Amino acid sequence: MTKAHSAAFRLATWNINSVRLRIEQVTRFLDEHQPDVLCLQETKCREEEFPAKAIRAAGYEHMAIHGQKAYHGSAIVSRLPLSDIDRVDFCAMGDARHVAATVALPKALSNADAVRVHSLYVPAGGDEPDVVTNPKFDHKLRFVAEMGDKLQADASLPTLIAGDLNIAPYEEDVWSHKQLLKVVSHTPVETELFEATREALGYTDTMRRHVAMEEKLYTWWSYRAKDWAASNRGRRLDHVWTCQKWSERSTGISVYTDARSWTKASDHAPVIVDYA
DNA sequence: ATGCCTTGTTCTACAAGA
Repeated sequence: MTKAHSAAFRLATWNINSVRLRIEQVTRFLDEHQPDVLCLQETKCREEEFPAKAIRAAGYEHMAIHGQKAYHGSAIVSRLPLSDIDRVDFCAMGDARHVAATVALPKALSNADAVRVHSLYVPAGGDEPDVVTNPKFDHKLRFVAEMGDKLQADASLPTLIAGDLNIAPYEEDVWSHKQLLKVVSHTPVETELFEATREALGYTDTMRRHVAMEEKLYTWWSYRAKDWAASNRGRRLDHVWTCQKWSERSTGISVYTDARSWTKASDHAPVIVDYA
């Protein structure tokens, strides 16, 4: 089943939670939604273990992969040519949490012939929202700050930042603002840093550009709920940020929650953004 | 607040997720 779409450029991002285990879900998603570019996080394999053959067979010949054994891992798969592949080791932990590439756009697109895409996986941050007692939380905050600094320096091309940023910034980005204020992903220190970082870059929260602040919007639902859809205790942890040059160009977003219902699903649903 | 579940590996126990 192949669905055509009218967007000039379609970007998607998905924390796949093991790309090898769910490669058939990836190719199904590519086939059904036809993004030009798909950013993946938590691929959980080395570059040489990445299921490139199946992705190529799905019509996505271009890949930028930053892998490591068992943990993390980020990738960009594309049907448009990629160049200038870069892998930043934020916080010098040796983690494969970032990969970037320049996407060559079809000539039909006006104003620009390339866009820079970053696929990011921000650390979850552990349980305790305290930088003194919890090194993982400290790492998370330093990661976001460093991300802001490093991406500032790479602003020559129109830029899209996509990925699992592991922070739900707004009240309606979580199922209960009050109950999650002290839960890592929605604490004020995180959400304030998140917003300050995005604003310093001058980027748009593209999902919220198209979905009113008053509306609940989630991309992740815990595996631990007996019935994720019925309890619907979600959080918006996955994001697409669009630079000023392109901020007005987005025409719509969707969270493909169907994928959360698939057998052996990832705990994250894909996010799709269309650009005119 | 925790973790009702899930991942990959050091594989039947563990660390990590968020």
